[in-house]
Amino acid sequence: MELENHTRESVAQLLRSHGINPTHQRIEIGFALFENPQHRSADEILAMVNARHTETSKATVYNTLKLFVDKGMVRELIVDPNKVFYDPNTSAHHHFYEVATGELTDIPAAGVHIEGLPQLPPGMVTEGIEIIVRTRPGR
Amino acid sequence: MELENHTRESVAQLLRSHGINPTHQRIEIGFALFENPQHRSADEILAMVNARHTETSKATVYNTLKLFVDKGMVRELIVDPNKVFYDPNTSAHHHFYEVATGELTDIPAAGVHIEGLPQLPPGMVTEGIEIIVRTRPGR
DNA sequence: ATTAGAATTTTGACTTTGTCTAACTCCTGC
DNA sequence: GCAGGAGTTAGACAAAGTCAAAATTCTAAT
Ligand SMILES: [Mn+2]
Ligand SMILES: [Mn+2]
Ligand SMILES: [Zn+2]
Ligand SMILES: [Zn+2]
Repeated sequence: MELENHTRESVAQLLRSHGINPTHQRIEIGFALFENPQHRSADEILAMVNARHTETSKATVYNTLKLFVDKGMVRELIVDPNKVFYDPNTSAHHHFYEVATGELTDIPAAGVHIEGLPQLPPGMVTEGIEIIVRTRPGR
Repeated sequence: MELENHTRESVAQLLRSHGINPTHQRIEIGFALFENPQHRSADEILAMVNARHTETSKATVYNTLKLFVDKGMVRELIVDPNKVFYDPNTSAHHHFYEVATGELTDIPAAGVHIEGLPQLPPGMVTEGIEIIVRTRPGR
């Protein structure tokens, strides 16, 4: 599945293919997201990128994540009241959200069907439909 | 539909029916939510409650909203990266979210069906399923 | 090589939303 | 009236994110 085995060079290609100029910082941030794909907060990314020694500022991480979202390279996930998660998986999918731990798990959209949604208000267009299944440990 | 025409006394009853001791502040906060039911942020509630003259503190508003959520009197809505919305409508329903303006519109759950969701991870139990349809103005 | 201009990054102050604790007030039952 | 508990308050604090101005880096032309 996720055996894309990303390198810094393949991330640079990915950036170019999304019309993003691959700078050093952007490559590191992209690599952090795609190397081992998970749902990550901006803070986590900042920590990953600066793990060995600081080379990227907070502002750049926030700017870059926003850029990635605008260019459709990652998806924003609003599910936790405290922080936004960034999802390197841009294919249509939904999520389990474990409320207690904050853990997110993908639900592939294939096989999931939603029926009976009402018409959009006129002049509006759908930007995305997401299902969030909030779960907690229980009997 | 929403012709419940709430008074402070009916809000007090609602509080009691949820096992909440109806204090002055709680009644005002409840009244702000149910008088003209909308999806409201904590800040909005604080402003509404203190519109005439300040009588309720920020801490009480936050405490009380959390209490209402715990007791199942209102629902928390996490859909905007900046703030939590509180929803006086606790019946099962979903939402349109107009990304540009932040406007939320209810989608009654009756008639909406979701098929093909995978099994929950073992030992987990569903706390809620929500569909969010993000919309924007467009052709 | 030098340099102008554009693109990108950085710093650090700032804002917003929400949390926390200790003090204070209010209420209830005696 | 008074004790104790429930509820509220002020204000300091924290976390996440934003912003503007300065500094750096890159590019492409002289
Ligand atoms: Mn927050
Ligand atoms: Mn925020
Ligand atoms: Zn995902
Ligand atoms: Zn609603």
